[in-house]
Amino acid sequence: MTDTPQTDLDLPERGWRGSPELWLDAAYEALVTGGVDAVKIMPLATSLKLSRTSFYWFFKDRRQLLAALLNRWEDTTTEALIAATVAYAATETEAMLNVVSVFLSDARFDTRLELAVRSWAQQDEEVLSRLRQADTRRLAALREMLEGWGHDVADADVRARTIYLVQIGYISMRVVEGLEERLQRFPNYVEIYTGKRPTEAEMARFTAGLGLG
Amino acid sequence: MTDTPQTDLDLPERGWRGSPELWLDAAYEALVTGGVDAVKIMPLATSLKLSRTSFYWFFKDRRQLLAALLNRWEDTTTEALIAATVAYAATETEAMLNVVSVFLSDARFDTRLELAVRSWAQQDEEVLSRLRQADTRRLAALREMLEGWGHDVADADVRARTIYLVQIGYISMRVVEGLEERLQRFPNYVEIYTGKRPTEAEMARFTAGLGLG
DNA sequence: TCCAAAATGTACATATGTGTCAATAAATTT
DNA sequence: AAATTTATTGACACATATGTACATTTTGGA
Repeated sequence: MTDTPQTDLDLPERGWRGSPELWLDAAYEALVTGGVDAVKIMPLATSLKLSRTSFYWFFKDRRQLLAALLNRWEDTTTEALIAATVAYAATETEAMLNVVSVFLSDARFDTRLELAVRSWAQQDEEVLSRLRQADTRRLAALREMLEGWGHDVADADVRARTIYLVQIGYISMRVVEGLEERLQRFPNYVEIYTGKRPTEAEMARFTAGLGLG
Repeated sequence: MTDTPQTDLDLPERGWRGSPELWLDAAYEALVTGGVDAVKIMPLATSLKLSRTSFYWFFKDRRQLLAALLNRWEDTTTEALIAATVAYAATETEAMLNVVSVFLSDARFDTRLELAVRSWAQQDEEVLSRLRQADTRRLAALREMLEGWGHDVADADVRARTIYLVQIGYISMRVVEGLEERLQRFPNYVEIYTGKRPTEAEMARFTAGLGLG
């Protein structure tokens, strides 16, 4: 552990250097920082210090690489959100805090990837189609949660949309504010979302449980 | 008016065919449908049935074309929104309807361009910087409007964000629902935004005035 | 009707991207 | 240590993009 020289990416000097994961990780980084059109074999090869053509040993072509990226996206966004909507909560406000905390946790909801995929959908019908499916599933999960807490259908629908759209808006805006600043606004948001202000005890419990990711 | 044959774009067969506006319009179309990376001289020339190099008579280079697109964006989004926040309104709910109607009007707020520019910002620092300025100005205008209607600073801030973020979310989701469907949810939204439900008279006045654009 | 400007086109130089193939090298099995 | 699988590479063929230089055409006005 001590004699490993620190390199940019952990590139072994001997043995097999490439792997599907390595290319996929590099592609992920390119996607979230530069958009789909930045996911190009040549630049990836350069950054990995591998021959460009070596890529084709692991992937059939560029399309296949992009498909793998899209799969990673589904795993790291929609599933986590839906899980949160059915997690245990003693009160409605607590349930809401459960949901909102997902968006706060990069480990559970990869906002950079979400943003990149939304941009991507602008130029790819297939991606757009899968994005719409995800939106539908996410909205339905939120609506069902709210109905479970007694909101009638129309009200639950609009509130679900408000919650979801605000989060998508946040992501789309790449808001840079720190966690503290954001937490300060939480009670107001929860009140707008549910019609009920969270108690200090609920907020305390919430902020305490945030580190877990 | 009757003898003009319908062509894709209005391409005169005689006289000067090119012009800065023609290239800019084509670039706009490419941007909103395929993202910045689709704004390329070669494809534009093909679609315009003009020689590729003819472009360089009107623009210095591709950069200059992109700069022109960004200016068009500022004109067709931020200005219109800010105007709506200071427009006359007898009640707070009416003021809110004024604002929301801007987002409904493609003529006043070009949502496709907004979306394309937000994607673009992902790969261009300069664009990101101007986008942040726009977000700040827009949010401030909304907050000031709400303060004018008696909300205290913290409340006005969160409500302004909710309104704005929901709209950005809407745009980002490319919601396809029709105007009617969207209008049905309006009273609920306005109630969430302002804490007050619009009266039927206000809604009627609002829907009646929508056609104007 | 001829001229200068405005606009267009051809040819060139250069860069960057994808994907195939056959030769080679490194690790793993037998 | 030979055979085999797994990975890497350079050479090739091809496509698409930007931008410059210079020749040519088109047009509106003197």
